[in-house]
Amino acid sequence: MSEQGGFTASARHRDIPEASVARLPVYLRALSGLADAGHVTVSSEGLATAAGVNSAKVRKDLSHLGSYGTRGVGYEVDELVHHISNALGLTQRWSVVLVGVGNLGHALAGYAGFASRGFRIAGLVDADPARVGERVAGLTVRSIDELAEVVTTGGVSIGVIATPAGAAQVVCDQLVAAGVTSILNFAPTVLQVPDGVELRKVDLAVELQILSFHEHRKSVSGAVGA
Amino acid sequence: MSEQGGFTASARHRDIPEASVARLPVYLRALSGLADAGHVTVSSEGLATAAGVNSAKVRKDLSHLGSYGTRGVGYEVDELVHHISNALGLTQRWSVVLVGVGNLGHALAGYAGFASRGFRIAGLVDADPARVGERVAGLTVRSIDELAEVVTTGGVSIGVIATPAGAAQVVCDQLVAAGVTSILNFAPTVLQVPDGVELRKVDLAVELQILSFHEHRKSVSGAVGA
DNA sequence: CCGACTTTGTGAATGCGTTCACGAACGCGT
DNA sequence: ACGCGTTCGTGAACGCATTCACAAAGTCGG
Ligand SMILES: NC(=O)c1ccc[n+]([C@@H]2O[C@H](COP(=O)([O-])OP(=O)(O)OC[C@H]3O[C@@H](n4cnc5c(N)ncnc54)[C@H](O)[C@@H]3O)[C@@H](O)[C@H]2O)c1
Ligand SMILES: NC(=O)c1ccc[n+]([C@@H]2O[C@H](COP(=O)([O-])OP(=O)(O)OC[C@H]3O[C@@H](n4cnc5c(N)ncnc54)[C@H](O)[C@@H]3O)[C@@H](O)[C@H]2O)c1
Repeated sequence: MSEQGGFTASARHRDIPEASVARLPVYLRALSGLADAGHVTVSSEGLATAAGVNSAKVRKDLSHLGSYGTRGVGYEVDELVHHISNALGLTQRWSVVLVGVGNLGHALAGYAGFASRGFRIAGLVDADPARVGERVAGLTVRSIDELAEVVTTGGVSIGVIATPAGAAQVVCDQLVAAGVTSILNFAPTVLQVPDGVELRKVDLAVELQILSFHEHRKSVSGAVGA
Repeated sequence: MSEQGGFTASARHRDIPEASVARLPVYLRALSGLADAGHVTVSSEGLATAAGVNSAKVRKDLSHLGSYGTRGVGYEVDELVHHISNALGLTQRWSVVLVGVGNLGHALAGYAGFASRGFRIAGLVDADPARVGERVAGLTVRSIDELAEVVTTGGVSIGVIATPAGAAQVVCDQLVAAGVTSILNFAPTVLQVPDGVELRKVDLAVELQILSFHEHRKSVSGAVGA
């Protein structure tokens, strides 16, 4: 009860529905485009079009951050960028360690989107002795044995796994042990993490198979004549 | 009415909830692992553990494909693989065209997971004259001008976009015009597609920003002491 | 052949997310 | 100053997905 007074400003962060959180980055991108195009304000309808959703969703999502719109006008673009960035924690720079500097790892290491979104690659790590020491995207590949050190000294809180599936759980455990509390997994395997560690995954094979399902469905129902 | 009799076998395909479809590939992967480990049958509980979900979800999902389990025993692994593959349309080989053979495109082109899951890369396409003609992963990079031909002669129904965001909508339109009906987009931008074209996206920046949100949330609530 | 045990398949309950719909609030033109 | 048109913010309705919980259906040892 007594602590409620001190919470109100930041308490909003805590109960933003996951589905809304996932759309905030998309709004942010859309807003950048609108700002570049010279828009000072934008209506929920305008932002909705730019973000590929409907306007009710935009308003509901933004309402979780606070009341920053002006009725009859819309939202001020700059202000909204600021509030969304705040909610997503993008006002600080997060450090990332990338484990597995193979085929995909090279592409990720060289990806400009990391830096431009405020994420710093604090280290590249691989288990292959032949890869350790190689310079990739301005960084030297370190040994997996040095993972804990890279995490600690680099202030790393996010780990990206781009190793083969067979190594992913081991790497995941090592990341968690080193103190990483958020993990993005590109390996096609289900990972176990303890409570308190956030896990997200990107799985190309799954995406393709979902597309396959829809192609198949179209061809089956289409063949009948409807 | 007369055609209903002919429908019953395949009609199941049509009303599988999207959320279930998205899990079927994960079950498939889990079942491969179980088969390799020598399991002949598996219970919903066992499959649930392997797939990282709960058993009720597994049973509900599988029930959409038909009644292939045996009460008191579980599901026969091989049979289940067969039925899921059928439902996902993986009994046929789908051809894919990859547009944008840059940093990420190279990694995707060389990705073994394409072929091993039954997807054939029918062509690599790029707009940069310097890239056209280059050999990547056993294929020669073709010009974007030849896209329609690659799609038609290759029997391509799935397109993968790995170009910069600015070119993605144009490429998307070209793919659709060429006859592609499913698209997987890696560029960080919202794409418009006509009805009947399936669109999915993979967005690294969005994933990282979602993780950022959770890191931020942890650090804010953690600082208070609870 | 039977009874105890296991596990499926599925209605019912619950929860979450989306969409609708409208009152309240604001800017602007007159 | 005031009314008009626009747009936000949000309760309520709706729909989809998840989870619960259990009867039905099978196995298997004796
Ligand atoms: N290449 C793609 O386009 C692509 C697409 C989607 C998913 N993936 C997945 O991403 C992962 C990496 O793919 P890739 O094509 O880069 O494979 P890769 O074999 O080229 O690279 C894997 C790298 O991980 C390293 N590694 C292996 N075990 C390790 C360990 N225990 N600790 C640290 N590093 C270790 C290897 O030395 C290698 O450098 C795979 O799981 C793959 O399925 C790849
Ligand atoms: N590299 C990564 O790890 C990574 C990760 C996530 C997302 N992405 C996204 O994937 C896309 C590609 O990234 P990248 O790092 O490979 O960039 P890149 O610049 O290395 O490659 C882009 C390629 O697309 C080609 N291209 C440009 N316009 C084209 C057109 N109209 N038609 C055909 N080809 C065209 C270019 O010639 C180039 O070869 C970007 O949108 C990027 O944001 C990349």
